Amino acid sequence: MQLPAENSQTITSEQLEEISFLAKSLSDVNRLRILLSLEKKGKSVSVLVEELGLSQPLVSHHLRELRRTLLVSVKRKGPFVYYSLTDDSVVDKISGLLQLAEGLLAQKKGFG
Amino acid sequence: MQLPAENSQTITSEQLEEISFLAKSLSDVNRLRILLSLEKKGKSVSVLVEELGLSQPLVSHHLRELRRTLLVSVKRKGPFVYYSLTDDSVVDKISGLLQLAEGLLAQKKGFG
DNA sequence: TAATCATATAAGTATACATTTATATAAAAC
DNA sequence: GTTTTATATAAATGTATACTTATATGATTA
Repeated sequence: MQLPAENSQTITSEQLEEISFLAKSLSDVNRLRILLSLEKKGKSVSVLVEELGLSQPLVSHHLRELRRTLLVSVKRKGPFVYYSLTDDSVVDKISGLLQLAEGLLAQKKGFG
Repeated sequence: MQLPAENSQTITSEQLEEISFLAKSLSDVNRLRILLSLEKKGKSVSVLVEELGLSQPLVSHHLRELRRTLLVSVKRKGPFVYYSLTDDSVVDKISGLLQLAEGLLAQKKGFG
């Protein structure tokens, strides 16, 4: 496989996989809601279930996905399992994506 | 530049859809390759096909998806159809995701 | 121990999507 | 016009995944 020499910052195919893996994790509304809900403060599964109005197995399912991508970390406390953001900067990335999306939409409206 | 937490509040469900829509578009390796290949300079479909080593229908399919999310813009020039990034900042967002992914992986390695 | 609470997993279903092969459209050349 | 080139779409297929319902695991309390 030959890459164009002009590409200044060569991204390996392994890195491409990492990006797509992470993006896929951010591509579900319920997972985004979970991540944003975990901003600043870790929460137990039951609290997330209550706050988001989702079924407990569905929340657990998405938390499992978020664990796979390392976006959340787990810590057991007695009968409760607390989830928290592994890296708070994920919220900034999400905000960045929103900013981009809104920009694209505004641009579309502007040019009809 | 670090802003107070007030700006990250109140994301509407419509905005959540926009974010997930965009993230889904970034969740495929071949689409990422197309976007990165379009950095700085628009390219025709056939050039993308050649550069990426993908089938022409597959490239067209992914370009269609990227059009749906407004990430690429189209311009016909005779028999050729040129695609270009609607907003160059998408490359920065991709880099940001890579940075996050690598950070998460490094953190995992560090803590076993 | 049993009973209860908190969470995880299994099984089943339905939908979405990446890819291939085949064909259609659209513009240029002949 | 016909043929060739460039791109788009259709059809078919396999796989992934979001969700629900049901059940299992694990910790706490009686």
